[in-house]
Amino acid sequence: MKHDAQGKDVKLKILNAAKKLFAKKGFEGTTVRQICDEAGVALALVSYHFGGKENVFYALFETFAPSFLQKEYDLADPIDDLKSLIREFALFRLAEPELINLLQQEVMMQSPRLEKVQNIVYALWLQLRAILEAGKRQGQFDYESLRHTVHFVVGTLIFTRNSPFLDPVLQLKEDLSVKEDQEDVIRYTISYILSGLKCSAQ
Amino acid sequence: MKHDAQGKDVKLKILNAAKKLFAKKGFEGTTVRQICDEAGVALALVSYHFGGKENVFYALFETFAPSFLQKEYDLADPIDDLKSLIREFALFRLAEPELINLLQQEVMMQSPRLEKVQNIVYALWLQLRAILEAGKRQGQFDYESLRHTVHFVVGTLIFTRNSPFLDPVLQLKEDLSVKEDQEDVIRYTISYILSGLKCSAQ
DNA sequence: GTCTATATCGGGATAGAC
DNA sequence: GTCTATCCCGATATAGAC
Repeated sequence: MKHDAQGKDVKLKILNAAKKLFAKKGFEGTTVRQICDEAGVALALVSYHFGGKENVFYALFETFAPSFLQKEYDLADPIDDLKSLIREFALFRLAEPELINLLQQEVMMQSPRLEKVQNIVYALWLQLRAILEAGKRQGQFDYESLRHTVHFVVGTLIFTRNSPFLDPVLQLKEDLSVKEDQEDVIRYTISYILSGLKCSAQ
Repeated sequence: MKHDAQGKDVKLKILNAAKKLFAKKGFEGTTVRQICDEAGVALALVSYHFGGKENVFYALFETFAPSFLQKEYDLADPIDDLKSLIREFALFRLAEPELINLLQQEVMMQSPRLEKVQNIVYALWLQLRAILEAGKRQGQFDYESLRHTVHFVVGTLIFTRNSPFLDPVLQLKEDLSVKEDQEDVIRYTISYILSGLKCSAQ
């Protein structure tokens, strides 16, 4: 029975290797050979199990972001809705930073692959839009342009702090091995965004 | 003399084509053939004039972002400094959205090319960090974590609104051909960020 | 300086042994 | 199901004519 389960194991090893490499070097910048080396399996297995590099990409999201963003917001309390949305996104980002990174890359270059995947996150952003509109209508948020405000909030949320590219700027003296408290990150994010929306009642 | 100047013309045509395509499809996702087709010149001219695709990338930044971010901030008035910095970045982003888009892609995937180019924008972010620290010291900004705050502000700034990827979310009814007033965009951005920093005296 | 034709390399996918 | 060896295509870069 160890033999029977081996297929699943290999598929997962490939997915994890691909997740890591795609996030780091991009979809096009990653070769199937690199993926298989990283996973410690033979070159042919990507085609055998997934039917090509492209399908590994899709499988990544199906596997690691299956139940992402089911939540519905009734807009009765936009402030609370927004807090929930920020939390939901932040938790996913903390859990799957590579996936967010990859998604962000694809979004920036409007890749053809995005189409089959964008609904994962578009649903969330539609909710964000609705929350912002409701909050303004009810006088809890204050902003001039819906369009720019959506961009600001999405920018704040999506710009993953896990990317080390700002490290040279920040010259972190803190010990990074100490895992940061998720709740702190969420609290900072909520505070920045709600203040940015001139929301007094936080 | 038309002949003598033609070299410059071709180089510029290649650079503009590359800027457009790199921003849209990424460095690796763009082929030299596509660049030359878009520019309307022969395939060989990229190698002839630039010595390869990679050097076209570097020439892009040398050509279109030469005097970016010369400004020095003395930190005497952090609020004013931050406003200036936001304006400076926003103007560049409005002038060269493709370049920001490309830079953002490279940053996300930590491309090896980034090294020769990152100083262009790292200088700005170091200034941002200094301004944020000074502003907190002087009691004008209020935040808990410098690290996250830098990320928030950079995220807000860099997430270019020119990328059409949020259009389906925003279902823009506004006529996009009407050029938006730069000053409005800058004003919105300053307002969001300064509020996010709990800066009362805007 | 610019073009066409081609050499060379590398990547994805597959054939076939085990 | 997994491996090695190979095919085939497409991409960069170059050679050489004009």
